[in-house]
Amino acid sequence: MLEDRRLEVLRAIVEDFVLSNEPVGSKALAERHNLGVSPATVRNDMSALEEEGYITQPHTSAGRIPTDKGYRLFVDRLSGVKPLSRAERRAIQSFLEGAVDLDDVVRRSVRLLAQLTRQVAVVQYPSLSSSSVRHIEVVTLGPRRMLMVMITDTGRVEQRIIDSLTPVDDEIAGELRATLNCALAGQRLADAPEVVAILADQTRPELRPCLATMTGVVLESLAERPEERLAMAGTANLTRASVDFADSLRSILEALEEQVVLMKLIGSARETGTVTVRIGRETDVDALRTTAVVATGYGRGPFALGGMGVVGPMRMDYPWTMAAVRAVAKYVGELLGAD
Amino acid sequence: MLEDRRLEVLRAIVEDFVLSNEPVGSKALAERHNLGVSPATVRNDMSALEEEGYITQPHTSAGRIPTDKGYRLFVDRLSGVKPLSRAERRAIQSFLEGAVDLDDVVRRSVRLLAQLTRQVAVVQYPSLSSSSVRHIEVVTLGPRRMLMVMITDTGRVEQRIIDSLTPVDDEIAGELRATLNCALAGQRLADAPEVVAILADQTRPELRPCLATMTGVVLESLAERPEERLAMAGTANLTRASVDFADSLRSILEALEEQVVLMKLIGSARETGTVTVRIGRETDVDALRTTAVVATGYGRGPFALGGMGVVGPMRMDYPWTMAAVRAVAKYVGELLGAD
DNA sequence: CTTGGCACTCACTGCGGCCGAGTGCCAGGC
DNA sequence: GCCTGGCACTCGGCCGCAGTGAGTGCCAAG
Repeated sequence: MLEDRRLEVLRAIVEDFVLSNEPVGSKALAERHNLGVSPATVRNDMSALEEEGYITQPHTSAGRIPTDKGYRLFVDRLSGVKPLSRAERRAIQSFLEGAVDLDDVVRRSVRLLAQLTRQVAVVQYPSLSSSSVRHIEVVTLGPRRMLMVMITDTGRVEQRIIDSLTPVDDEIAGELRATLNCALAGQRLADAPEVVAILADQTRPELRPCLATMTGVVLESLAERPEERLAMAGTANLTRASVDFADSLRSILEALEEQVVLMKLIGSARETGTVTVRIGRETDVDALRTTAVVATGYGRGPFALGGMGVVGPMRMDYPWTMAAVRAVAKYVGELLGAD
Repeated sequence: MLEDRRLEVLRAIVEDFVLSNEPVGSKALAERHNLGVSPATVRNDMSALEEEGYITQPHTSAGRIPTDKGYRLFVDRLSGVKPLSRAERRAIQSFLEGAVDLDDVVRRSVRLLAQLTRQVAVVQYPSLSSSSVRHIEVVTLGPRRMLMVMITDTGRVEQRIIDSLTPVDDEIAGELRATLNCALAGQRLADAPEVVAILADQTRPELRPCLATMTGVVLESLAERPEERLAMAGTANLTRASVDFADSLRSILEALEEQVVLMKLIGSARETGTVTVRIGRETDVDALRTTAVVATGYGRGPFALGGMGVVGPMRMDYPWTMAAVRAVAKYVGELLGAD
C-alpha cells in the first residue's frame, strides 16, 4: 500500500518533470495528481524515494527530479504503452509507402522518426549477415582495377573497388562473376564462409589472387564492420532540449558522428518487437550520459535486419516514444521483408 | 594613400576579430598592427568605414566588427592565399590514400575537411550527369519486382527497384540487361536521352513497359534530383562558434539537414580550381544569414564531378579555409579522376 | 501513519552604483 | 589638409545587496 503510493509519487514526478522541465515540489504534486494525501505526506515519500536513489534535488530548497535509476524504474514498472492515434499510424504509412528503393526507405524512415518523436533518429541499413546474396556483379574500371557489386535480397548494394596485380579484361571479369555467382547466389551471407573456403581450388590459378580479394571483401562485410551504414536525422532537435544539454551539446554531437558508437547503441537491439531503452550512463558512452536511447530491431520474423531508434534527453516521454519507434519499425520491417 | 590605409585598417579589424571574437577598438588596433598612426587617426578611418557600411558597432561605446560587406571586401581584395604547410598537405594525402571505394573516399574527405577546418564540411557525391555508364545490371527480386543497378566510371552505384505489371523472370531480366548495356554502356550519361529515345522500337513489345521505367530512371537521375547524395560531417563544430550562433543554432542545423538547400550552396560551385565564398545573406538562405559558405568543385579537368565545401561562422579565417578546401578538392579530384 | 504548522534554506530577481573600454569632437601642430 | 593629443561622454558588464517565494525538514498532535 505504502509502496504503491510511493511508486505513484515517482510516476507523478517523472510525468510532471517531463512536461515542465522544472523540479517538481510536493505541493504541486499533491494538487495536480489527486493522490488523496497532503503535501506533507508526499514530502515523506519523496524523502524515502531520494534515500533510495530514485530522485534527487538539484539544490536544497528546490523540487525533485528523477535520477537515471528513477527513470529506469519508471520505464520498467510504471509506464504503460501509450498507443499511437489512428491519424499517426496513417501518417507513418503514407510517409513510407512512396519509397522507391532501399536508400529511399531508410532515409524516409529516419526523417519520419525524427519528426514524429522530435528527437534525433537513427536507422541502420539492413545488416548484411542476415541477408542473402541476390547477385554479384564484376566490372572492369581500368586495366588493373575492377569493381565488385554485391546485391542482397533486401535491395542493399555493397560495392568495392579491387586493384589487381595482374592485368584484367572483360573476359576475366565475366569469369570471376560467373564463379562468384555460382557459389554465392541465393546463399545466406552468414553461410558464405564455408562456401567460399572451397572456392579457390576450383578456379584457374591466375584468377585466384583476384578471387581471394573478392571473397575477402564478402567475408569482411560480414564482420559487421564499423563502416556498416546508417542514416541519421533530426540533430536540430537536440537544441530543443538545450536547457538539459547546454554545454554538453558539443560532445553529444561528436558522439553521434561516431558511427561505431551509434551502431553499438542502435544495433544491439536486435530483437524485433521489443523496444530497448538505455538511460543515461546505461548507454556506456560518457558523452551521452545525459541522454536516453530508445531502440528496436526491424525486420520480418524474429531476426532483425537492422536496428533503429532515437536519442534524446533523459527527460523524455518514454511511453509515447517507445510506441512511435515500435510502430515505425513495424512498418519498415514489413516494407523490407515483403519482397 | 588614404584609401590604402583604410583598407589596411579593415583588414586588421577582420583579422583581429576572427582571432578574438571581440569587437576591436582603435587603440588595440593601432598597437597590434603597427600602422604608424595614432588611435585617433584610426578612429577617423573607422568612422569612414562604418559610413560606407564595411564595419559596424554592436552598441555605442564598443569596438567595431565587420559587416557582411566588410568580409566580402576582405575576401575579394585583401586576403592573400595562406598556403598549407607541408605537414598539412601530407596529412591530407595520407588521410585519403587508404580509401577503398567511392563511399569511402567521400566519407573520408568529408571528415578530413571537417577536422581540418574545424567547420561543418559537406561533400557532394560525383554527379551522374558528368559520368559515363560503365555497366547496368538487372536482377529479379521477386515475381514482379526487379532491381536495376547502374555503375558509373567514378565508381558510383545507383540503384532502383522497379515494379513490373507483368511477371518477370531471370531470362527477361537478362534480356533487359543486354538491351540497356548495349545502348548505354560507355556512353556519357549526359548523352543518354538521345540514345534512349530510339531504344523502345528495337525491343519486344512485352518488355517495353519495364524498359520504359528503367530508361525513365536513367533519365530522371540526370535531372539532378534533390535526392542527389551528399555527405556531411563536423556539425559538432557549430557549437564551437556558439557565441555567434546561440539561438540560431537550431535553424542552422535544420537548414543543413535540407539536402536541397545544401546542394544549391555546395553544388553551385562547379568550377574546379576556383573557390567560391558566400557570406551571410549571400547564401540566400535565411537560416544561414550568420554563416559563410566556402565551396569549390572537384574533378579532373574543367568539369566538376561534384562540389565540396564548408559552412561556418562569418567570423572565419577565410584565407586558410579557402586553401584547405581547395587542397582537399584537388586530391579528391585526382583520386576519382585517376581511374 | 498522516497532517498542519513553522522555521529555515537558497536560487532568482531587480536595483543602484562603479568601472573602464571605446567613441566623437575639437583645437593645435606639421 | 591631414594627423594628433586631450577631453568629455556613453553605456554594457560587474558587483553587492536585499527582497521574494517555492520548497524543504522537523515536530508535535490527531
